Amino acid sequence: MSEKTHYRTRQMTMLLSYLESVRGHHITVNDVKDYFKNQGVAIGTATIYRHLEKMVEQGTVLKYVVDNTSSACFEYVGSHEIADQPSCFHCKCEKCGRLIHLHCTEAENLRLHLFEKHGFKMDSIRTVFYGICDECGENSR
Amino acid sequence: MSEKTHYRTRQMTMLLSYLESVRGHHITVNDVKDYFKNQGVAIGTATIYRHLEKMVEQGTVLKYVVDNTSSACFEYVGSHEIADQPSCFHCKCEKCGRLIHLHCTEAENLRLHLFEKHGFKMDSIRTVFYGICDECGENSR
DNA sequence: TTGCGTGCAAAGGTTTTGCATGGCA
DNA sequence: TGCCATGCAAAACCTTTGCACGCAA
Repeated sequence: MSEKTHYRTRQMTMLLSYLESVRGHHITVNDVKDYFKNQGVAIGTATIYRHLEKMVEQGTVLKYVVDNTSSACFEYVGSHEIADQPSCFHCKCEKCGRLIHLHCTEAENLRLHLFEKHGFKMDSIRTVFYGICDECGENSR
Repeated sequence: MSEKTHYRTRQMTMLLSYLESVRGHHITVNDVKDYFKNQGVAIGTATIYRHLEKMVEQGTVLKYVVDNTSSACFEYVGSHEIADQPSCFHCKCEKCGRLIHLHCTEAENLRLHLFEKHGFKMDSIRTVFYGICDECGENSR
């Protein structure tokens, strides 16, 4: 609750700067390392994990784990509240892995329904609709 | 497509029997090992992974990966087709972890909308709505 | 007899942990 | 100066792979 970052270190500053620049996109720990390498600054793997994990707890970063052998994906979204979030939803194609952002009233209706009838507060930022996208569906016919 | 299981081995028979008995529930590779141990039969980890992975490809088993350090969850659902599946959806509480099954027309509407307007075939069996459930929402007030 | 299924062990990869050092306030 | 942040290396963990042996057909 009253957790606070104590020191504004160079690593943390750069990490935040990088995250801002890729807001809404999916990145891995290696992407962060590459960014630091390109900037000519060293950073330890553990440091990245420690920061990202803390931000995941705070809700400013989302974590997607697709499978246990490849690296997890992180997405910087900034601060958000479940009760007051934009009606933005994600569809993920199970074939090509494409992540589609969309705003649609049907999804928003579902969210309202779940809350009013089932008392369930759907977190639209963390919810992903899985399926087969347009292109992959076409190709398999 | 024309894949077929060649030998009906003791391990495969027992695995299928176990999966039937826990249909709709989430299990890990360790749960399978424990089952075999209790039955007094040895089974290698690799064998379990190999079978489950094959079933995931065939669509009779679903795989949920929550995080990279803990074991993946599997769920036996039997055969299913994306194009022709029951309108059953899952809500998962991010606090207590409870998984809620539900049939609702709003979700079904969303699925139809995604297909008609976006060409996206939503796989309702693999899609999970994340959020905060009734009870956990009450308690936090 | 044939060849797939199995089990063991090792490898491969990601993430976490421990500890000494460095740097911010 | 005090104490948190960092980085390195090792540990921990899950999952996959290679290979020889066993077993179903």
